[in-house]
Amino acid sequence: MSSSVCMETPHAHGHTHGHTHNYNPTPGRDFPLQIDSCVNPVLDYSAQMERYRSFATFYKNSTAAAAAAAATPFPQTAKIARIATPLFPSARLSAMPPWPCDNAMLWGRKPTAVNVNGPHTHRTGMSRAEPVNMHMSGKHIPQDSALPMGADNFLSPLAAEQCRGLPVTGAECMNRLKCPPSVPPGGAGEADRSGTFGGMPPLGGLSLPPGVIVMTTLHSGAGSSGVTMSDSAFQIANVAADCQHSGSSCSGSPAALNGNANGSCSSGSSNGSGAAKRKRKRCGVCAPCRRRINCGVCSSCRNRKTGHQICKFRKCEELKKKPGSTMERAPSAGAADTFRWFF
DNA sequence: AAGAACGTGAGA
DNA sequence: TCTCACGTTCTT
Ligand SMILES: [Zn+2]
Ligand SMILES: [Zn+2]
Repeated sequence: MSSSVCMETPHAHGHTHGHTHNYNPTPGRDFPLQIDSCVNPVLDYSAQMERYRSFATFYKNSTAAAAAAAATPFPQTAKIARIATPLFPSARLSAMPPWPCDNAMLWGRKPTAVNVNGPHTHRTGMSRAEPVNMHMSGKHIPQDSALPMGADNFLSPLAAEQCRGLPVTGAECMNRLKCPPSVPPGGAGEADRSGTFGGMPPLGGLSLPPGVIVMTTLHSGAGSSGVTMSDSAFQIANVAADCQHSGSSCSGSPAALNGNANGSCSSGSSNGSGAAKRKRKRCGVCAPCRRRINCGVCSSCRNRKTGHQICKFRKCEELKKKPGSTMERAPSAGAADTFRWFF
């Protein structure tokens, strides 16, 4: 069965080693589909779906945002390919990930603060996020888990995504082992399927249960924020409203939290007013924010120790903008694109 | 201008 | 106290 599926999960190897996952699902977690994913392969499959969807979303966004600017819709595609190519072969063989990035920490841990719209709602839903790879927690990486982490958690989604839609020749594709032979490497048209799982692999003969998609989408909510669909909608609405009356690029940041009508995000780098320049927070709804997986190869991931920066593929679109740039908010594709997943 | 390094706020 | 990551400064 699994031979026809172009995805191998860490759980597909038969648990003979009997290592217990460090991830113990909290009873209160709002992730019914993700609970005990190692027992039910279908649930694990939905987790994979979620990851693929994340990549697809990001890819789609990048295409819309940077189609004109970059030769490749993936801003770092060329770089990643260049960086990763010599690394991936060893990644499949060695017991340790080829990059020095602390992926156990990055993947197994809850994402940090996100702009839950309310000033008083402080990331209550955060603990629901990261349903995938939760067994990789802390810094105690079991040796047997390092390989799945490197080869599956990152390679698999990246492979499926990069092997299509990207101008990578068959010879250059470092993940062709994971590419279904039936899919031509240059099927770039898939990126245009808005609202569908454009980056999804055919999964062999395994058709996609619509219910799984819907539930996964609904419960994935605003990505790491773990909010439900309605929460996302509210947040998006709030963002728009906030943007209207404040005219700032706070993206729903807790302006009121500071009692600062200007939203404190106008402080830029040289707003000499001495106002409390609060850190902005990720919006939680844009495509990068919705990503859960650190690429592990970008400069931020590789340079995490000194860089102190989030993965470039996860950097919030709003935070990338200068605090003053407000006009780009409406078409900023983050919220809009998020909505497209629901319709 | 872009990237790297660093300081430090924020949350767990 | 520790980790994450935003904002600033420095470097290339
Ligand atoms: Zn990265
Ligand atoms: Zn965002």
